Amino acid sequence: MSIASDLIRGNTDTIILGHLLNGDSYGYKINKSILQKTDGLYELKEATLYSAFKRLEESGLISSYWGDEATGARRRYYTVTPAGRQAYFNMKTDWQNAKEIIDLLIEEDAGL
Amino acid sequence: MSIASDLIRGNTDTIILGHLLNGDSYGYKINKSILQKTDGLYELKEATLYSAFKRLEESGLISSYWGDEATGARRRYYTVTPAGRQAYFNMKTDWQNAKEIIDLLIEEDAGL
DNA sequence: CATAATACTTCGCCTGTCAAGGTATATTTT
DNA sequence: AAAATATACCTTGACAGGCGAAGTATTATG
Repeated sequence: MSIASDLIRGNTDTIILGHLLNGDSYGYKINKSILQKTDGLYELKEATLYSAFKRLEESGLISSYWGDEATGARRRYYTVTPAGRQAYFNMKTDWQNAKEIIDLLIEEDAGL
Repeated sequence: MSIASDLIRGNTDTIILGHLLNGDSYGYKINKSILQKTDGLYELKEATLYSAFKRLEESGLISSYWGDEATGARRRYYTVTPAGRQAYFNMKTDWQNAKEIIDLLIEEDAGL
């Protein structure tokens, strides 16, 4: 029971921003956290995740820096910018609205 | 207050099938009906609508026939096939599941 | 008679997802 | 010690769906 690409689409950015609002984090961890939250039902594909980071950073919604771990693989941490914070709340509202409209339109018993 | 393309994506087929389950209809009318249902907030773009018809017909979920109106522009009517009916219910379930997961994941207060 | 409304179609662009492949380090298993 | 697994990141190219734009044709309206 996964989510079709076309249904998740448009929500990855919001998901990532939402995660980062809890504090800076990095790709691998965010994805594991998603897995955990969904009880193993869902995780972002790596390519999707990293292309989302790139997109978000290019549009100024997040910024990044390299962690200084003494050991283990290097990690690139991300922070939400003020613009990103604002964008997150807008995206959430968009999602709430979209959900309502889609729910209304999907129903087979038209009020028509 | 429209819906972003990426949020509607993956739901157009379901919306169309849902509409057609009320009885055969045609593109223009379905779109007007969507406009009405949403109080003018939303309608599918023509190109989106007609490419969805094509996709749905090619995958055997709907079939079409020309109306025999004596007057006015010709209309191509669509019918949901049994496979289409089944697909509709599956899509609706997928949507319900996706909604829950997305709702869970976009929240900023991680249970993490 | 011009404009709008009805009705459908096609082309090509854009964007986001993803499969596949690659790099590098640390830990655990055999 | 070698192999396998886990951690961690990155890139490329393909694919699919939404959509802007443009076109065709008929009927109604002002």
